[in-house]
Amino acid sequence: MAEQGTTSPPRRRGRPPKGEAGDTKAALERAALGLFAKHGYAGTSIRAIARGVGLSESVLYAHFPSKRAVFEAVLSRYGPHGAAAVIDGLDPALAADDPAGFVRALVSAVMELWDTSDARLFMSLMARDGLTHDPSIVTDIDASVHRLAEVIDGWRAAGQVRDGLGDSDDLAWALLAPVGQTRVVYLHGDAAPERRRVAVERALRHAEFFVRTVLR
Amino acid sequence: MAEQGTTSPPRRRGRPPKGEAGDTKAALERAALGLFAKHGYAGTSIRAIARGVGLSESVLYAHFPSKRAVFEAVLSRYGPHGAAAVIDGLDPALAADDPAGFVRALVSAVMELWDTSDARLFMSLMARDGLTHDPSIVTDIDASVHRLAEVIDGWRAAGQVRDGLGDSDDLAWALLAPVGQTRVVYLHGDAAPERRRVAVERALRHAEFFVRTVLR
DNA sequence: ATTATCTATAGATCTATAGATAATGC
DNA sequence: ATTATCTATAGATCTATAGATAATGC
Repeated sequence: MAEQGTTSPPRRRGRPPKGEAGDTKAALERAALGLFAKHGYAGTSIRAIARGVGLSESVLYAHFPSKRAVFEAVLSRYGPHGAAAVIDGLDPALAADDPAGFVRALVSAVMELWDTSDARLFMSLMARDGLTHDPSIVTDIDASVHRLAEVIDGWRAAGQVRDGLGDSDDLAWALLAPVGQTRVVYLHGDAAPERRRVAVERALRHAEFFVRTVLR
Repeated sequence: MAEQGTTSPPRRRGRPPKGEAGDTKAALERAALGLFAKHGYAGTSIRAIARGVGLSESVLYAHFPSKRAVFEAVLSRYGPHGAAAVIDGLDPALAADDPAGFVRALVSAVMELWDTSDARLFMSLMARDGLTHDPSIVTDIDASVHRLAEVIDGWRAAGQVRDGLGDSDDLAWALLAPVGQTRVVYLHGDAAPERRRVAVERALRHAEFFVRTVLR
């Protein structure tokens, strides 16, 4: 994926002419994302990262102080992409006027985000370096659930939620967890297009399930 | 976790006396599970595994042909533990007579299984070596969903499922995915007891949600 | 004779650093 | 002078093998 199949000839020494400069640091981060996603942190050498952009290995230390720093940079650039930000990005009027439309729009937007190439590579990286258990990720997930629970509380106050189904946090989990699970299981770095399509459709059908069982 | 904090003195050469024999191969697999879970495959050296049971590094090759073979052995010993086997292990009469009881028993049994020390370490191993995306694991998950869908089909035929909620595969997903997600997010190798308790309770409350929204 | 361990080591890698080289921008 | 690349290399580690050693079980 991020490997440079073409073993391009080593560049000549010295600073490259202006024309062929490019953003080496960003290119290294992108190559690192692909390699970490495929082989994990410990399974990726700085040599492989530098070769991934056709450069000599030691050039990495001109841009980052250590291998670990490359990993941190990849994390902060390609970040977790939790659902909380997606919720905040949706039209508040939609949440108030049309709960069913809001649920559909939310799941649709989240799946579109998670099905992008970068997000899928990041998911693979998470799945290869124990990040699904990382406190910052778990906090992110909990925050998303809680953010949605607030929206559901609003619906409940307006009498738009069926009675006796459990508290809003549990309802938020009932909507978000199956959507998150499609991401974890199906939307990884080299998932086949067919699998991805099936995953997105499954998430959208789950949104319908939620609308029919929880809203009224 | 699996590290041998006590740097026990190297044993004397040669075959150990009968009394202190023990099952070295099983001990190596257990140590490997803990180390793979904590540092991933590439981040674990055969030296660390052997030292984990207080042995010299080369002893590993007396029991396994290669490092990779240790990994395979750990996989097959501590295996995936999908929900399908749990479903098959439950009383079929319960499924027929009491759908709500069956749902509660299933979620309860699955969470108990996944909350054991070995299963949590295996989850961490999965989360560190990309196994959540491994075709064999995905197949296992799909099989569990499909197995539950068959049970739900039976309830549907007996008129015990609400109409218009979607097909049985989607309903099975609506029950199993949030339960699986609690495993992925919370039931890892060194999750705090408090977190684990919260996760199990969340899964059980989700079972109640499913009973109230889907069954009648 | 076989089994389960040890020590020693080969050869391949890996991270990181030192110092050379050839552009740029002032 | 500064910047972005290169080559060369130090020193640490890693997987795997060879061969020694000391028990066991026949």
